[in-house]
Amino acid sequence: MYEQPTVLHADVDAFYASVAQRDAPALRGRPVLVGSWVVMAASYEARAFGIHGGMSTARARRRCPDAVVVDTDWEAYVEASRAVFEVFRRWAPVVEPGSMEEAFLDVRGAAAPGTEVAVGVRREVREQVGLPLSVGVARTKVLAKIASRSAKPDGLFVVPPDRELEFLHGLPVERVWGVGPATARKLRGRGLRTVGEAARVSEAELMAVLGKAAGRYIHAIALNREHRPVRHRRGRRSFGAQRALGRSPRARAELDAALDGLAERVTGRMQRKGRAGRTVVLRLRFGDYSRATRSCTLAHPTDAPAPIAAASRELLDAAMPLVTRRGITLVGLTVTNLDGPGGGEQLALDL
DNA sequence: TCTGGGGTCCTAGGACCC
DNA sequence: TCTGGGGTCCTAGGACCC
Repeated sequence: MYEQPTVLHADVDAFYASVAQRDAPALRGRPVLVGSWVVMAASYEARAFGIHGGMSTARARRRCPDAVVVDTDWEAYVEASRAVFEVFRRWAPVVEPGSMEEAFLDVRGAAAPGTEVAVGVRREVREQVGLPLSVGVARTKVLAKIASRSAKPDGLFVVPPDRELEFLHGLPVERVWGVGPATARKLRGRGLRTVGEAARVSEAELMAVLGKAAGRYIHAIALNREHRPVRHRRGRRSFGAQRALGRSPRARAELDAALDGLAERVTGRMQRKGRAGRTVVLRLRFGDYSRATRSCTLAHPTDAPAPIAAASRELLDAAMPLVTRRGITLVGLTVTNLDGPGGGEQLALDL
């Protein structure tokens, strides 16, 4: 007798693109790209041509001249997300949003076992919201997350408790949630290509290679000891906005105007949520793709645009030598160090 | 047209305090 | 006077995720 899998990771396939196909039947079965300059989402038909998120639409069109490019439709996404989460909450007592289109579900205390909940949630999201949902079912979040990717597109993948190590140890390290290009490179540099290989190395050595937290995390995952619970989401920790400026040179007055606009946008959202913050972070990206951040902390939390804009101008003053030397291509403003609990706020539905 | 627009967490050094 | 340990906050940068 083993413990049943009670953690689900549920993820709408190609969310933006699937919403577009749902709302425009002519797009169904066709390669669809969402985004005007950059591909924000690609339908599975488009992915078959090697198109993926982050690619420029120009390059994507070269790869697939028949692709249909559609604009984003935020109202439709927010509404679809709300409907999907409604289904999740009907089936599972604990739902932890990961983004607009994905969540962990803990089904202990639910009316049905994990696999049955997965089947029911998939069916209802398909029938009631009209979207394809892939679900991974396992005993831990890490395994469920990996499983949902194995389930895609539009599938269900269960990791049986007595097959966990077999499943996990065969995976390349990149498949682990939290292992990106830099960490994978370090692990491979140490001769560790799979999770199974990482499992044979001591925690101390992984910490020496990856740093304290990452080493500990990978070690725990490789030995299948990473069992963090599904929890309701904390309130958000920051509000930010940014603006790409293109490659042409910008006058200081234009940059100031951009900062004013960003400060308005960010504080507007903060005011609607009743949050205030003390730390202002200015983010810059330059023509050579290098980046810099400058930050300062105010004496008191605020949600007013004027002090945020003033602080960001001062930060920009200090960074002007870099701006002049490298050329600025993006400016961003984040307010963090938020006060208040922000309890129950749903980041996933708050874009 | 060589990269969009949000976020989270960790690390490391310095300042400051006890 | 000198040395050490520990905690918190601030700043800057890096990595990763959707």
